[in-house]
Amino acid sequence: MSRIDIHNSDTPVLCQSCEIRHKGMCGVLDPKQLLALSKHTRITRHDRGEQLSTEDTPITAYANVMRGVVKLTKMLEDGRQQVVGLQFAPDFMGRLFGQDNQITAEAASDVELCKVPRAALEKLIAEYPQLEHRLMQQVLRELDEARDWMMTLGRKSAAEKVASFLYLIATHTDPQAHQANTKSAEFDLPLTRADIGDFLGLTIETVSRQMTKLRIAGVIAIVASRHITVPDLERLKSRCG
Amino acid sequence: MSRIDIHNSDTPVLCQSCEIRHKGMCGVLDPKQLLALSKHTRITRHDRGEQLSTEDTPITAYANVMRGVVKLTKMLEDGRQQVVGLQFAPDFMGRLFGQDNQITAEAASDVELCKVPRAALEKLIAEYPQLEHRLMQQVLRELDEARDWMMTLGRKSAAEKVASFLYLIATHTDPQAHQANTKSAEFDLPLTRADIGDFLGLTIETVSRQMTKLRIAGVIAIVASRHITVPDLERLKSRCG
DNA sequence: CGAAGACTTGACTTGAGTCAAAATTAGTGG
DNA sequence: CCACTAATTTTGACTCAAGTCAAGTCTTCG
Repeated sequence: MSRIDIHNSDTPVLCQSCEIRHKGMCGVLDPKQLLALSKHTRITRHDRGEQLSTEDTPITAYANVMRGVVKLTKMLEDGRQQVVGLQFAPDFMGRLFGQDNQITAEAASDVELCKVPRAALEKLIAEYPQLEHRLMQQVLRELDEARDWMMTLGRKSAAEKVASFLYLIATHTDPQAHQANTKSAEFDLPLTRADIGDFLGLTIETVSRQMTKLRIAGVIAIVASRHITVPDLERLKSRCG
Repeated sequence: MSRIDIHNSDTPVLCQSCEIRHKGMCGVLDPKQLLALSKHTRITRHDRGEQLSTEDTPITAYANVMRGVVKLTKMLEDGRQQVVGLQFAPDFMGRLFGQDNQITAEAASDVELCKVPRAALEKLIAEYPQLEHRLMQQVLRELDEARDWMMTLGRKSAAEKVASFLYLIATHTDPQAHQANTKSAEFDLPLTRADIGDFLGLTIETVSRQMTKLRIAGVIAIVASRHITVPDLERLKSRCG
């Protein structure tokens, strides 16, 4: 009835075609639990630029990122903006157990989400501690990343910030670049120059100028303004401060 | 035998005198669990400036902050430093489930810790999901705080950064300032100007100048260089950007 | 094809950093 | 308790990295 085999044919139809199932939070669920959860999930598609959740909105659903990149931002009253996180597949989205999230989520590229109503997920978490453990691991990783980024924001020069951003994107979106033995990378930037500026605490103009400098130095090639190649990742890394 | 009454006389002697027991992670433990855990805990005292854990050191113990303030820092190869977090009582310390923490912890004031060996705590977490849930809540709060701070680091002016820092300390260390109806606050800064600079991504000199400006504007009074009073917290808050 | 948005480049300004020195505070031993 | 030293903090003069303002170019897409 509940054999713990994730390749079991009991796997819900909706989940069988899910490419990130084993990597995301669903990886810890057995077919029975997956089935219970999948009764409530719904896959949604969103165009680039679409608002996925807003500050001060009560949280009614969580989601897994299945494809694309989501940017998390905060804003001051006067309009100054800061990107506080990027979520790639198979990241979990949404402030667990929070009243409101104090954060805006927006599709940075075209995005596919697997949405779960808040109550359904929290029920499963309460019943199955392994799931909370899996989510804990992701939250801890996000905290590590946030702290790395605090270092970048507080102490690096504009040149180092831009290099750090490109290195981050290269290692998160070019699947090849993950392997230790890969030297080069090629990728599309999921963010506009304005977003990159908001991520790095810089202006559009400064981001643009620093990208130009990296291009002239041969560290990167700008194939198209959003399409970048990095011939030598180590060389880029050495410019991250 | 195991009545769930935290005022029960079964409470271990070590824990009976612990002021933060109900607020920290131990608040979710019943006397039996508290007893099991307390067999492994040890209270340690540390002077200001003492290194509590180092980058790249394998994590062998976790701890609860019982008194004082701990600062968490990261450093680049060339010595540039960034404070990435402050832990106040009754915060939990240590990167759960991590191999090494990539972070240095240092006593910012004289500090009292309640240390738990890694294995003992992880065993209890595995046996008792409520504990992991309680720790999850803290990690989520730390992530919220880290993201708030990213906004401060990336988008605020030096004046706003210093005001934000003072507001943070006022609301975290002056017990009076927590209540909604309190207007004023008085506190000792747990950090030197150099540490404040490392927290805010500023130099010592800029921190000092901005503090002087706030003093001249009457927003704060500098009783002694480390002892501050804030006559009107709302006025300070309005300068946080 | 034309218009709107995204990106780059240049000239100039400014906020925060750097360097230097003085003033204040904290720590130590006699 | 005081004197002396070391560390921390403040203040000032000057510099420079990044921001601002303004054109101009390149993309995208109806």
